[in-house]
Amino acid sequence: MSKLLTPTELELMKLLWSHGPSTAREAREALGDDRAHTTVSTILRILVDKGFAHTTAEGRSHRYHPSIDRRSYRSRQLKHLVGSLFEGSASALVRQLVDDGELPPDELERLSALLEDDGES
Amino acid sequence: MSKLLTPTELELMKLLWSHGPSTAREAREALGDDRAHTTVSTILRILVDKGFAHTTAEGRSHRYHPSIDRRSYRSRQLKHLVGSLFEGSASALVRQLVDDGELPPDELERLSALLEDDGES
DNA sequence: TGTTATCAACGAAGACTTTCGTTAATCTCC
DNA sequence: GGAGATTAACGAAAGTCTTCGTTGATAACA
Repeated sequence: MSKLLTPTELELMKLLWSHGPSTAREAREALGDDRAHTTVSTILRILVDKGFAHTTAEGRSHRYHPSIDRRSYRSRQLKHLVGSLFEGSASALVRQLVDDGELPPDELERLSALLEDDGES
Repeated sequence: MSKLLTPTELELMKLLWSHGPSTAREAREALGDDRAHTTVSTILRILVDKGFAHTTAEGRSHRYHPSIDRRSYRSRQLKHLVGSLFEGSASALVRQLVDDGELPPDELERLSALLEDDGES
């Protein structure tokens, strides 16, 4: 199983995470019919092949369930990014976010509090 | 130009960033000769094609210079990740790093100070 | 001048990604 | 039972990624 999702696979996984377990038809509808039904069906099958999802029988069709939750996948992806682009330093990543102004002031306050709580425990 | 580097392209860009502008031969040597010379040469040319690097004449060969610095690329990649996996919330990303224990205690302290400095400016 | 070494350019091969048409099985409903 | 809809499975096609062999130009040098 490859570690990371391709862009289209991620799109479908996000849908399973937000919509909950879905059939191919439900997934396609949620996506807005911008792709052929078979395309959505194929991507879902690939997700199963790669171990990111599994199916349960749903009458004549399948219902696709995520096999990894959003949080775990975020961890996996973050770990990969920190390792590949930030030389293993998560704090370098955070400093860059701060320097880039990606963390608005009120978020900075909340994070300060969060960090202090963690530090004092 | 595609926005993000593929894994192999990133490997070469990291080399240009850390080693400084290099010829194909220098890059291959720095990589440890684990790839054919033509492979390295091809990837460097692709980096030029995609706008991530440019060349200067160096006698009979080219010297490849990064056209984007590490910091800018980190920003680009971070923005992409926040948008694609964290619903645009950089603070959600940071909270996840904290929860995952990716930020060791002494780093937490330093970040607290950094965040407070920023918040008070 | 001819041989050897170096290097960019080209292109091919194999793997992966994304899309979708076709096929076949199953279900619905008259 | 037969017609039409629904769905999974298969595979093809086009694009991208990664690797490297081959070719041709140029330099070095005896």
